[in-house]
Amino acid sequence: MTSTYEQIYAIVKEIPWGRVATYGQIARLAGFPGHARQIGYALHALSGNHGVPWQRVINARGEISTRSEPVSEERQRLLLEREEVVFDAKGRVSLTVYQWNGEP
DNA sequence: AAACTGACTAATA
DNA sequence: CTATTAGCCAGTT
Repeated sequence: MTSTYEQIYAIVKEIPWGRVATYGQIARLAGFPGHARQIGYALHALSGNHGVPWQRVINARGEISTRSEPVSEERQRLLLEREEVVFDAKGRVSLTVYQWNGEP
């Protein structure tokens, strides 16, 4: 597992509290521009591994990506709300405000 | 080995 | 803002 996945996890761990990042952004920071899909794939592989704030990773729309089980979706939203991240009526967050800058 | 699938993005209309 | 199209790669079947 010491390869692309580790890189992705490392970047996700770098996301500060109360911030969110998109798949494409993480892919870029990890050094894989355009491989956004692999990010989601790697996160799905975690499947319950703690230590990686996967909840802070959302799609470019600022929404939570629906996967096979919508139940996890709500858990992610709860975790984000717990970090002072506000969702609008459509269940989307203001990327303009909460998107992580990468590293200022 | 070839084909399918999938937590997606960026560009265009 | 939404809808549509094409592109990307690793893991499964």
